[in-house]
Amino acid sequence: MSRSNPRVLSTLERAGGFASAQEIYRLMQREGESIGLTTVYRALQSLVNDKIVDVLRRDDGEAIYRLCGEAHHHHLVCKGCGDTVEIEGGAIEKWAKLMAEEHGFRDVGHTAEIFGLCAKC
Amino acid sequence: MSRSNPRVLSTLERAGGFASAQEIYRLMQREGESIGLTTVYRALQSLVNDKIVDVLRRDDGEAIYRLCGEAHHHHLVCKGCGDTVEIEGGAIEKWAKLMAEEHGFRDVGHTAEIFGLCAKC
DNA sequence: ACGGAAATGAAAACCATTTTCATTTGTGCT
DNA sequence: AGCACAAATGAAAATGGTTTTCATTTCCGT
Repeated sequence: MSRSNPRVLSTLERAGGFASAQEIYRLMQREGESIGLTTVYRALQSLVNDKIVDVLRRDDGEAIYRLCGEAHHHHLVCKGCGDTVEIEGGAIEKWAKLMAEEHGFRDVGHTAEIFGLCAKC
Repeated sequence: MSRSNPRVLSTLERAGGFASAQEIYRLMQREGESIGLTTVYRALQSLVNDKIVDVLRRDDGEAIYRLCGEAHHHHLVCKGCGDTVEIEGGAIEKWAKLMAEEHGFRDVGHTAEIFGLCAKC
């Protein structure tokens, strides 16, 4: 039953452990790999089932897959040029955990992004 | 330009201040209101622009709209029942400001959400 | 009443994702 | 090797939420 295609997994890794199904598909195409979009989706679902990757939602509703255990980071995005900086969020992790405890939530994840204008814009 | 249709807003209120565009549309239909789906979407977009409602994403990718208090806050959302708690994010404000300074960003805003399973689920 | 701008909604377009189904590939068995 | 059957594959179609198009209607100011 394990449809966890190793090529898909390795592409996700190469993408920085963070990408959408369509992005992975396009990346593999560009690299000359022969694979169908359907297979990419199935492989990703399988990886999610096996808890090898996490799935989140982007603001536009597209699903993004992330390698589990990957030290996760947050983004600082420039509204002007779209430039993105990956940042640490130790404070966020603590805050999320605290808030979850306070309200009796378990199994929590979180998202956090900062956006503004970078020095150049 | 304000397309914030008051009927849509009041339906969202009646729905508990928390519903998807499709749900609002179906609700209005059931109540005999004459309105098009397109108009519901446009009204919701407008309300989001005017910062009268917040938009989040359900796990299935559907957008859900939620009346929002005027004070800046964050959300703790239950993946099971969709229950939402508004929480304070003092730590986040500081973190965002610090990160922005460190990377020379100005005019920054941020988003942060925590999701998990509530005590009941 | 007249004219232009804004609002409306039906239908079509969009796009990520899922399903269907016919075909190919892999595996175990003799 | 040959065979049978399960699993994997992917093209194409279906799905479903959201957005766009565009012709029509409603509003407002003059």
